[in-house]
Amino acid sequence: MPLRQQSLDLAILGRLLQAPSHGYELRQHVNAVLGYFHVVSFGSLYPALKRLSRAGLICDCENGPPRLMASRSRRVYHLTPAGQDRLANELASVDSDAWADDDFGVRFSLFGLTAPASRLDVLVGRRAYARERLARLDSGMAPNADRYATELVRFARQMVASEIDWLDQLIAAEQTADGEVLTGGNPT
Amino acid sequence: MPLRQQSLDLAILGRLLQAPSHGYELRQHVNAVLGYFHVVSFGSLYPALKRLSRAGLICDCENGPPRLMASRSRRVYHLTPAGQDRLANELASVDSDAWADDDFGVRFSLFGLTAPASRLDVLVGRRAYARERLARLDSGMAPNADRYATELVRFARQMVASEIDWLDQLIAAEQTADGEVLTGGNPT
DNA sequence: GCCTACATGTAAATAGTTACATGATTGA
DNA sequence: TCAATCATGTAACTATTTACATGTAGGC
Repeated sequence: MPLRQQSLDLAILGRLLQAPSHGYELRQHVNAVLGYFHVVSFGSLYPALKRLSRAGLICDCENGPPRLMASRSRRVYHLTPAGQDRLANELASVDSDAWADDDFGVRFSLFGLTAPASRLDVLVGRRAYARERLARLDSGMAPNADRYATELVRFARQMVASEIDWLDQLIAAEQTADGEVLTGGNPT
Repeated sequence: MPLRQQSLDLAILGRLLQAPSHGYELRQHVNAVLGYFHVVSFGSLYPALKRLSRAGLICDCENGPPRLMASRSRRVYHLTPAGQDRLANELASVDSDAWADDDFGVRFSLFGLTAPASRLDVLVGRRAYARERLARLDSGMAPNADRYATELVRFARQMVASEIDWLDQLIAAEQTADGEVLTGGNPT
């Protein structure tokens, strides 16, 4: 389960706003936070950094002009003003992509930079999406399926149901105390 | 999260042994059983059927020789003897791919066609894999991560832990009553 | 006879991994 | 100075999506 370009861009921009960083470290951070959902390889990360750099959204021009390609020492990127604008726009525009599997994890990890109303939109959208998946799991199963296929669907159903529970709690928390989140109690 | 070629092939062969079928139906079945893990599109499925057909593993020659490409009516495939051999070999050869995310769902859905010892290998391998993920989630987190990033990792941790519990039960069931599986009680 | 759902197929465009090559830094 | 790890980068390979084109069967 790779992380598609657009989502990777968002993750990079978001992280760089929190802290200027270089590719290697960026990858460690993204894989630590999103590793359950996606894995980012260098083969996608470095080209992405170049692309964003050429687009003027990020820059490694801490001291003087951007270095030429030759050097292989650390290249610390930070957001340009254009990059900050882009990030703000992306985070504010919540459409159905925002709760799809590719984007949701990235979006959620950047909730700290996201307006409360947008956070709620993403969570509610994600919950509706998860409920659809649940309905599909309940209805799509052939009645003559074998034991193991049935068990697999049951497990999937349980996973999706758990996520819905989690989203319920998050939504409730967002709605009551603006910005407060789960207490972190162990749900086992 | 697509389903990579090799795994798709396995899913197709396995399903065709259970019941001869045509592409459209095959896709419905695979998406019903594995839909939580992967989605199969026509753009991958039909080329895969052609490939397997050319390789002599499946055939739509119910009556007479294989139809020419022109017709767009149902094309019911079944396994050839070579396809049955291939499937049996695949299911018997359990390596680390068998419990990776791409393969595990497919493998599990075909446990009905798999030898008990191989089933156990897959489940135990998967559990070890899940435990590694859990360890990575526990250790990889930067201490200064923000609230939402932390919450996301906590959720991921919980999901992986749930899967480990599930695998524990399945492994216990496989070990005691050879071939018996979960009672299906509702774990909510 | 027409509409809808069923059913098959292809091609262009793109994305992403893998494997490799290379350089920098640090500590023993 | 050597090894290990940190760090960046590229290119070939291959898969996969998307959008399209088309045909078929059944109900009304």
